[in-house]
Amino acid sequence: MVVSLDGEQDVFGAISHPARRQMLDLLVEADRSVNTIAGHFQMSRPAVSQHLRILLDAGLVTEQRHGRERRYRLVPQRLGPVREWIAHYERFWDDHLQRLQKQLSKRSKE
Amino acid sequence: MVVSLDGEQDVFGAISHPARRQMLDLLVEADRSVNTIAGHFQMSRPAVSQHLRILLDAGLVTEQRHGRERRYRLVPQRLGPVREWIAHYERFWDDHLQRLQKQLSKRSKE
DNA sequence: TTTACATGTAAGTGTTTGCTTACGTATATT
DNA sequence: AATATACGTAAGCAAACACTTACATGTAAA
Repeated sequence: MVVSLDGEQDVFGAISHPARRQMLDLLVEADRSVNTIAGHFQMSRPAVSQHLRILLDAGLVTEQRHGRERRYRLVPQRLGPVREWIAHYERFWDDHLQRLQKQLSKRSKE
Repeated sequence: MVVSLDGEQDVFGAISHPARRQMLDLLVEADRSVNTIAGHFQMSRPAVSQHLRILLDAGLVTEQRHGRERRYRLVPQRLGPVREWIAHYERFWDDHLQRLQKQLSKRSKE
């Protein structure tokens, strides 16, 4: 993972670890506390905290304090850079081609 | 970057480095030799080779030998895992919401 | 007001990255 | 045949990663 100059915001680096992607996936369903999240992993709780910190630094999640627990919340808009980058390749997707093909075949039938 | 058990195929790790993303972007336009690619970067040519090796291991590019040069070719389908993962979040995109809103306002006008 | 709980942070460690320079190898050119 | 070109690979190294255990802090419960 390449740390950017401000030491933050590296979304691509943040999602490069499968555990962190899985954490984001968990947070799609609902905000969750660290312990709840940690329950889904085998690594130690501090390790989970550290991963969450990376997600936080990347802006992919936010923290809410609720009493003595902290709930993490997904910030899906921060996945924008990934989505935009991948969109450059849209013309290559199979279903895009299929859509084109369908349109073409439809046109040829008309 | 987390190396999978077979030591390969880690697409998310492969695209986590900005230089590697830029290399893929270059290869969208055309197949290119290592030197051509290296011309776009400040790092040494061997460093570029090493990045290309990572892309190759991830299946994101292929090699073609042409005389004494090797041309690298994009394999865009291998970006599928990224696209699929990001698609899980589609409901959160602004334009998705905008599309929904448009539909709703259209419906309310009818 | 002790005690338990939820969590972050520090320190330590082995492993992996990302880069460099030096060198090896195959193909073209002269 | 000798040389130049286009690469890959090896070795070395500083920095970053990913994890662990131990500890600090703040809040809730007894």
